Amino acid sequence: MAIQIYNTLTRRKEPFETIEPGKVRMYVCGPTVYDKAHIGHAMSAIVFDVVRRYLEYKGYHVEHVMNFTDVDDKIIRRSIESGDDPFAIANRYIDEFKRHIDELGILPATNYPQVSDTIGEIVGMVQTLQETRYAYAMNGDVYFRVRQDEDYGKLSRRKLDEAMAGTRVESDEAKENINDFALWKSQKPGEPAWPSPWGPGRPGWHIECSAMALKHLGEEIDIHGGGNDLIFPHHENEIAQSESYTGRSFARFWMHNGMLQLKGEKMSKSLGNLVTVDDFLADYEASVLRLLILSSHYRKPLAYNDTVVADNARALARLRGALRPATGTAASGAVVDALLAAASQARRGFEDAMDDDFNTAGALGCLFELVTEINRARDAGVATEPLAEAQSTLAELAGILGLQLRTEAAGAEAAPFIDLLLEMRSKLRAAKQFALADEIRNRLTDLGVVVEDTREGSTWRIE
RNA sequence: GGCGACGUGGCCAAGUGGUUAAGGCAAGGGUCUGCAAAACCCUGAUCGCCGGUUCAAAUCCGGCCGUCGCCUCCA
Repeated sequence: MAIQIYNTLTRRKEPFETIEPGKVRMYVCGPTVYDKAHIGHAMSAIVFDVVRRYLEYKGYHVEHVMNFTDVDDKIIRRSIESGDDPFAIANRYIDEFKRHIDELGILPATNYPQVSDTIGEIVGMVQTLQETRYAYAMNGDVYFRVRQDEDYGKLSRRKLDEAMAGTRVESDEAKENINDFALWKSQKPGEPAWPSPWGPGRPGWHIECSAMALKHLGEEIDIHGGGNDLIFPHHENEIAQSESYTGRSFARFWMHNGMLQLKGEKMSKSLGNLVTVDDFLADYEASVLRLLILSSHYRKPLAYNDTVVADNARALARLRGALRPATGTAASGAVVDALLAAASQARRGFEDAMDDDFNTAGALGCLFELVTEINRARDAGVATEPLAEAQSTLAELAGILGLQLRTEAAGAEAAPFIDLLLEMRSKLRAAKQFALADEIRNRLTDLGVVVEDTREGSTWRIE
């Protein structure tokens, strides 16, 4: 079955076809870098990381661009408050975000453009839009003329003049129409600015993404993604600018992830109810967040709380537990056949789910079913070879979701000492000195070393 | 007020017309174990409410209730 993707533009699932066979051009809106990133930002990045990984698994070459908005009102405000250079602030958070991308196991994008590196292209676009009457200048500002764009509103399904009365704050400006939005803003005292035909100024909010997508991916792209809070006005305006500029359709598929919610509200900087990526990673590893995010559909809002996090941490442990080595010797027979059948069935189910608009929750269900089969086979005495085959299917499929199941043996330096302790402990157990043996196990547990006794001896791992 | 999404067992969450409604977490019972842990087996939902369409609906339509998002910066 071909991949089906839900397209916000049509509000339907559509078969995924690329403009150029085998190649996907994907643009995802990145953060405005004026503060620490929270796990909502991580959610968006992880969702599109999985989209990319799955498309690559299916054989596509993916060109993935994620921008950093480093010229913006909030950064300027921060700069004025703190006295720091606005670019220093932006660069600090860009570096931090890139560190998070690495920590969260997100594949690096092909490109991370910044607004400040795209000024020339932006000015050129605005000029052309002005020449073609899609934009007009006014006192050093340039606005997009919404009335000129016949299908304006097609993404958000919003009709002009329908905005709630009184919502608009800025009524001061001399815009032709209340819906017109700034492409270029004239410099105000203390603000960074670049020279332009309209005088010194800086880009408006939406034009950067149009310019960066155009510059790095071309006039028409396959997938444009972001959080669903960007549908209006940001993405709507991107479409207006880009399509008015090129005369072509901008993006084929618009994908939007749902919001991460904390205490029933969207997690956002302005609401102040946020958990930063650093906060999260201080307590849990990245795969827990990824599992949590992928356990529900990307378009739905996701409730975040301590219980859900703890549940997913345990679920991750179960996934990993399936990779424990075989203890038996059966290399063939009904159990082996059933195991291998389960592995290929898991792959089929996984692909069917993922083909259907990246149904990661359904795909995970298939993975857990395989976990059960693997554990059952191990208990039934299946030998290393067939077990390992099913295990590598599991690890491979989990890897498409970006889940790292094979962890690097933590605590390698301590290993000889732990082994020594466990060796002594097994002597104590053999001598039925259980009180002492249990004390060793408990003390190790307190230190984060989980000890498990099996028929073949004791194993340990760091938690 | 406009646009949109969602409401499935204790919690999280797939499934969107037709076999016994996936899966995870938690809980209870059992197997294994010196004990524990892990693992395995067993146990639970008729799908917000009301009405309609249909031979057949969690799944389509209408109404109601509830929650959330966007309409202002936002992943």
